[in-house]
Amino acid sequence: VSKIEQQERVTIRTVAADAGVSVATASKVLRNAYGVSDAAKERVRASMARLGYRPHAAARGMRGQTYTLGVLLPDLRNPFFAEIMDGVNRYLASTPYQALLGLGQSAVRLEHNLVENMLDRQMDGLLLVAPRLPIQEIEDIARRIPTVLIGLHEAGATAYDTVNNDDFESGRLAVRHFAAAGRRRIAYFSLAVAGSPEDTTVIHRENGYRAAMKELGLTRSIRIVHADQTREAIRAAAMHLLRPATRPEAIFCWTDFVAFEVISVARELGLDVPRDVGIIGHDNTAFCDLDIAALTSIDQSGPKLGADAARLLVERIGGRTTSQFITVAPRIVQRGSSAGSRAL
Amino acid sequence: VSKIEQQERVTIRTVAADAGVSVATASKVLRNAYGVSDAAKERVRASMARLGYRPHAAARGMRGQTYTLGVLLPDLRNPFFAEIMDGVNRYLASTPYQALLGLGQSAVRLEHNLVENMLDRQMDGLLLVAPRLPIQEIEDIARRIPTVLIGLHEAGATAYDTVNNDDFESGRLAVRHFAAAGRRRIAYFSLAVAGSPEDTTVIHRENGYRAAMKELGLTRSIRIVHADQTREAIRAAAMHLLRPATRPEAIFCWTDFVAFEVISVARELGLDVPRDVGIIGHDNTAFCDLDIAALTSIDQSGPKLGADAARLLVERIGGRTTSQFITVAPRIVQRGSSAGSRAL
DNA sequence: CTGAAAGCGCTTACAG
DNA sequence: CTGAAAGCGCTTACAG
Repeated sequence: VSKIEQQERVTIRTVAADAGVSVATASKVLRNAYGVSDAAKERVRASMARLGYRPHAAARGMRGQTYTLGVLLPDLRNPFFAEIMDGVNRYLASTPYQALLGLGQSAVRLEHNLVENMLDRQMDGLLLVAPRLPIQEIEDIARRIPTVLIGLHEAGATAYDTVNNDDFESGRLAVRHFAAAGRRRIAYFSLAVAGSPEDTTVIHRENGYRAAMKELGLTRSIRIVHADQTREAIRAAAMHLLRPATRPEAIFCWTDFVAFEVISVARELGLDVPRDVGIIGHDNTAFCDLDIAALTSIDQSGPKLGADAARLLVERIGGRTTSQFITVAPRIVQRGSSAGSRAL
Repeated sequence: VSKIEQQERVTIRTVAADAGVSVATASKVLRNAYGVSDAAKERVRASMARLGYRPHAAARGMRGQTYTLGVLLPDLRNPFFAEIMDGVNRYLASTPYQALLGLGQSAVRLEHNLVENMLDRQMDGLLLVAPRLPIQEIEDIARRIPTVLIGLHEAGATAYDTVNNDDFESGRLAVRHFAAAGRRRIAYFSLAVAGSPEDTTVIHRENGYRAAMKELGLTRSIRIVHADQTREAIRAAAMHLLRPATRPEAIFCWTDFVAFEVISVARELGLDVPRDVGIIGHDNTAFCDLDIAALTSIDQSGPKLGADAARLLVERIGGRTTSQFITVAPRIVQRGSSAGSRAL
């Protein structure tokens, strides 16, 4: 049996032997568990460092934790997710946890499979970002594994935590911003939601929009259009919305990408933005800042959402069982697309 | 010991008992290993389905594979990565493998940690997308685990596979496109690379640019600017590049995001794009298509790159040891930013 | 083709 | 505080 010096793996057994303690003690040091003398602790730590010991995650997963958190993202196309992940990773950097992402490809079936896969891999917790999954399934998941949601407002949830932008407030911010500039016929460009949960961000923004319009006595001017997330659908809806006879003075788009398309269509129709129609987007993604876009947008501080969510998840894994719901205030970032008043 | 019906986990033992075979046989069926009678195979499969058996990934990882592939992405900001992941996930859908992403946050140290974490988690293979890691470290990694690179051209690699857009050709495409329209003073807007590998996509595009300029007798007009990936740096470099006295007739930008900034700066300076200066980007990301951007860009078919890379990785895990290098041809997608000839 | 048994590297009661 | 031993759910030789 020729076995070339195959550089024996350093296991907890190697470490224990090196430090002159039992495997059980070495394990306790590894997990920061109580019941180890300072002297032993120190020797074990020294051995781990000297030997370059790295715990075998699969073995830990057999009995204890994997220190892996699964993050489910519907896709990679929304630049806002990058902001969220910045916050998640920044928070986790000071913990023993590692975030690993799975992509649901925006399909319920794939999201479902992905969650099952993450459960199979004994992840310690799940962070679901804007999940397409029905609320019932999310509750089933949350009963099996610590779960935190971003981008889905709670419906009296008890099994999981949620972290959200105050989307209701986002809707009001947009309306008030336009109204303050003298615009009254303000439309909301929404997403076509087919069988999705009632508590999505899109719906909350719509509710805030409605409420603000009502408060300002503009109930009669409420106008909402829905379009699928495809370019064609968005353009078609924009064309229709911008017809001369019924053209609104301002449009609040539920997300930046839609706003960019609406601006494009408006220009094609020979309209001037913001003079003829003001536009506001949502998420304040990087492109808003480009002069060719100059899109006023509502910022929902993704890094804070991500960091809060990661913190809640770690807390839940640590034993907390009562649900927490965090809401972060949005703020409007004004740029050219909504500048000036209608009365100009 | 009160133990409420805690819904016993279905393990391979449960399955074996249910199917009336040994655990070893059940394991073979699970892995599609040879040496099982059709009858036994069928009974085991039926039991698995009936019991809703899901293999415990951590346990599999102890002895065999985890069927998890680690994908390292520098960040989530580049929309091109979404294209790559589409291809990866589409290919893997018909395999037992699951891709899980880690984000390197564009920092070498974090990328290094991430790779170690993935190794700790017994991933079966690694897909490194545009890694910041020094080539030496990549080779070390590749000796420990099957590895495929996207976005880093091989330097006589033997330990890993690579999949790349033909970036040299991209540079030539851009130059020829402009030259065909009568533009001669064509600049290349590049990325400031500090201590990075020589074989990055950015450099290959530069080499193609140089070669094409030379071929067309435009050696004297070669002009290359470098800027960090920050907005400020890009804008400053663009301002400098577009000064009246030495303004080029056309600019090939190494990536779309840079091109958008350059267009913005050009407009601010009162220049007309494409009349005064033509602009081409790279990656053909979604925003290029918007009328407000209308950016000519070079498409590097991300889904194909991703699918090829996933296939190579699965092959390598399957036992292939010779390296393969795949190059995919780019194509130019013309839009407003480069339309018309200089002579107009 | 089939199965009993060892073992992967940890964690967890449990006894000392 | 410390350690011997069982066991997590698989895979892998090995013998039959």
